[in-house]
Amino acid sequence: MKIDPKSDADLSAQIATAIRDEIIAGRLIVDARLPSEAELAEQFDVSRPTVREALKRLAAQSLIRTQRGATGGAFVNKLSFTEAYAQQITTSTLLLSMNDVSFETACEARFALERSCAELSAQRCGPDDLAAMRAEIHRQGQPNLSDEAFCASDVAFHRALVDGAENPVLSYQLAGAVEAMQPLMNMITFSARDRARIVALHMRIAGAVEARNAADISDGLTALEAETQSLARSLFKKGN
Amino acid sequence: MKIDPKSDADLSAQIATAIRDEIIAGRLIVDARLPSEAELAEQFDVSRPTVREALKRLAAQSLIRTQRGATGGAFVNKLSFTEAYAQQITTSTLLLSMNDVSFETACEARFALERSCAELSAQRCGPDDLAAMRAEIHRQGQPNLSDEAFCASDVAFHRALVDGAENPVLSYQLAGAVEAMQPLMNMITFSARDRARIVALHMRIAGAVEARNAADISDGLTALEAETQSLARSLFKKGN
DNA sequence: GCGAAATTAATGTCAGACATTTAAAGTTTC
DNA sequence: GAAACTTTAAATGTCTGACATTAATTTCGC
Repeated sequence: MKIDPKSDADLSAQIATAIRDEIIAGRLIVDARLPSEAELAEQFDVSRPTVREALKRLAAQSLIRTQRGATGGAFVNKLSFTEAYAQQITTSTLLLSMNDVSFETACEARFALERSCAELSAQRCGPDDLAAMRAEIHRQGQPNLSDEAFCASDVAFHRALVDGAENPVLSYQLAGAVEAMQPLMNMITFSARDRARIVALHMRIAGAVEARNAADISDGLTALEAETQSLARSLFKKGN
Repeated sequence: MKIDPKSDADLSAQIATAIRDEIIAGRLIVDARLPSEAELAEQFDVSRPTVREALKRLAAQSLIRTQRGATGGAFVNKLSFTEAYAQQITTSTLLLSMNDVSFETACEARFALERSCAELSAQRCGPDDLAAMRAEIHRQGQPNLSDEAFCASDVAFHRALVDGAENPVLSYQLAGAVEAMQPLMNMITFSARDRARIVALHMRIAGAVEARNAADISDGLTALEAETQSLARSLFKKGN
């Protein structure tokens, strides 16, 4: 594990990259302990603060975790779906907000992606995910539900639909895409009339899942996309 | 911008979170300059090394960039699709390798996701993306192409297909999913016979794009998925 | 007025110290 | 001998202060 003395990048960045490469290449496996900060400092011939900056970079990406105390140190972290998912949401959210992505483009991508679970969810969706969908639909029908709670329930509904595909990789990718849209969706406030139409579409989708009809799930999502887009258009036209 | 004195997390982590929240909330906008390290140290009542660790955490996520010199400092970075995409690939790749995700599961998710661009690519794919697909197909037919180059060309082919949807958000999500699979795909070495079948399917997909036939694109991808899965199965059975 | 040199303000790096945490080894007590 | 307590050691977390390096700005000389 060496760094290039000719590079003019920060030492801490170079060290972080060197360690990251070891992890990606599998030469440092999950739960392996890195040398102590003092040892790393000696190995790379830098000071301890510099090593620490490098380790913090890796910690920010959940590649390592640190533990204090006698048997402590930095350990290669087993990246969980939950952590990866949280990171992806942060990144995607910022990406959308910083690049002036139009609601239309983001919405199109979101539903296109979500439709990709239709086939598998129709085949595999179990009673628990279906029950979760029904529960969220019921919640969405409550008249005194706040806009924030309605949006959160909406996310939970789609999450259950996606999880019905019983493929964790797909869930990870789709849940990230759906949730990254949430801040944009929150800009829309729903009238009672809008909510009723959305809930109706949710019921249609849940019904299609129960009937194990992939095409109907897909069509339901397409209808929901059209509804969302037209809602957004009417709001933006009003100069909101 | 304050931190909770009761929290027992690392100071640098708390500070990083505080600044990240400011960015996400839009109170620190793109290209805004953060206070200098010395000023931040004073504001948060910590030392400069601690502030630096926090800043490195943010830099690791491409949330800030730093510049040396008189007018230097840390600036809120405009997260580009390219950066977000690189990060997503690293995360997804590690996620797959660390969680014993089976080839079957990952492959299923990858193709399910990719099919989500079929409709849009059929509608919008321009001559440049189509030409890119044709060029990769031609390259894949060269008999003296190395396995690595064949895989890279395969990725480029799918990348062009996805870009044909003309939706940057979709490209970002899908390209990440496709490329994260690459290390797993690289475990498979292709015989000449395998290559010929894959190239034939690529031609079929390219033809469907040119004919603007979304269903055919989708079917072509499904056939490619079946081919890939059976190839993987036969390899793993041989005890590889 | 223009070019070169000095200034300055920032990040990058280092050295050494102390604080805190945690597990394990050692010691005492019953 | 076992349980409870104490000590020790090794690690990360944090601080202080210094110096190095970079790059824009200002000043000075001509």
